[in-house]
Amino acid sequence: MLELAYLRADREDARARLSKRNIDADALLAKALELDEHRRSTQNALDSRLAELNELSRSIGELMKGGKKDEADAARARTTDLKARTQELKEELDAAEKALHDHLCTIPNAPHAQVPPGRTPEDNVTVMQEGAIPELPADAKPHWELGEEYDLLHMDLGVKVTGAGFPVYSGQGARLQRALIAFFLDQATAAGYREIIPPHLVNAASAFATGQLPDKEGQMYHATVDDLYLIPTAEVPITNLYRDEIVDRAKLPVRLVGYTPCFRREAGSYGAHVRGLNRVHQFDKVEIVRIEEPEKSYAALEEMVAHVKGLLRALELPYRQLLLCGGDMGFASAMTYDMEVYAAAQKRWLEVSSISNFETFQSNRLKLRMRGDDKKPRLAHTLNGSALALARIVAALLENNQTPEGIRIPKALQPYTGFDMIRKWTAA
RNA sequence: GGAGAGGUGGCAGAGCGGUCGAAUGCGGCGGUCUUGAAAACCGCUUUGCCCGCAAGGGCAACGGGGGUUCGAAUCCCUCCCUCUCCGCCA
Repeated sequence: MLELAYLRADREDARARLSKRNIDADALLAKALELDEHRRSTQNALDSRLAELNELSRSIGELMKGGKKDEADAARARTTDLKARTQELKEELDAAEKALHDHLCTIPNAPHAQVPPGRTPEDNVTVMQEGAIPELPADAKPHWELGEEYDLLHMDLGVKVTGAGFPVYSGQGARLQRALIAFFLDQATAAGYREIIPPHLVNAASAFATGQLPDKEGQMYHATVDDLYLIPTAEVPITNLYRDEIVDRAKLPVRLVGYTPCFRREAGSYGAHVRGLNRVHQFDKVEIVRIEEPEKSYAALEEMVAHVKGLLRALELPYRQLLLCGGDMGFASAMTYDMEVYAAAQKRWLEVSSISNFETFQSNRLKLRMRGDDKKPRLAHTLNGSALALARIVAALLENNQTPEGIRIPKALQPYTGFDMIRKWTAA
């Protein structure tokens, strides 16, 4: 949620930035300011009535104490109309605040000045690309075939146990999964991130604060009996650790990392391009989260990108960095880089990380503030990024590293897997 | 799941119908003193919104919501949460 103070103080800047999302920024802003105007005038009226009422009550108290019962009764009689009026105004204010809040919830974050214009993924800017694209023989197999062949991955078993899009990993496939998680966590920890194991279900307040509600309601699994949501990313519980907090500036930046499974309904996504691990309902991800001073958040964003690049390099995967255009960015983000790896058998790029600066969009909902020298609390900036999302990394690793002898494991991962090659499994 | 107790400021902990945004202690910040530090002493120390250039002023908040009352942290209802005991259990 954008800050009202910002919209009021710098409407032109807000309009210019929001326009990159190809929305009618003018209309949205005009309505917001109009609703705000109404809210303020209502509150002014209410506050004056309440002040009168408070004054009357005080005087009644004194009159009672002084034994002047008649005068007290007279004053008491005068409160009746005032009370009725405050009641009306109170209801009006509640309605005005709700209308304003609801409207603000429909406005996406304002893209940063550097975000390129555009409507579709075609308009994203490739910032850089690195790593050789493997030349595979014509009979190279996509990861879902390799998964079955080497007994690593079974989509059909997931269907039996749960439903489509719930992968089952087995043998060296399961071990590879665990190795990647441990590797990513160790790398992040070495880079100064503090490890967190958060809950995998969150309440509605948490889902709202990071922007999943109400914007992406249908994306989350909802456990209705307890009104809890399965997390679509560790970002939700980890960022919410700091909800309603005022962090001392000396404690910034906050750097956190957490591994969790992620659950996404991905309703309506079917077809050949989502086969295998390309898009699933449950996947593992290591997420990094940062809380920063506003002045430092974009430097932090670049640091996070550099960290992720280091991981991809260590995994010897060809990758590219995309700066998302205004039309392709997430609702809550002010600037997003996507990292994609090349899956050589499918001959396509797969998104394995999305690294975003939310500026104050989340912290405004979170009420996550920092206290600087001026001792007046101000909203902090929040950022997060995948480092990394496993399912697609596994897909690329399997495809790119297939050889006639087996599937090669990158050197950096070998201490974690305990093997350097995935081979056909046979019962001993 | 059953029974009981309780939710107040950064923490501990008073208040139980009127000037209480809230005693007191601890912590924190500033100052006096000191060569320096400690101790002692003095002062300050929640947040949001509104009006105002500012100085300053107003409103709201004592787990959430609702009610009684001229007036509620204090009384009533309801929901949530925490703790203790019992049950169940990885």
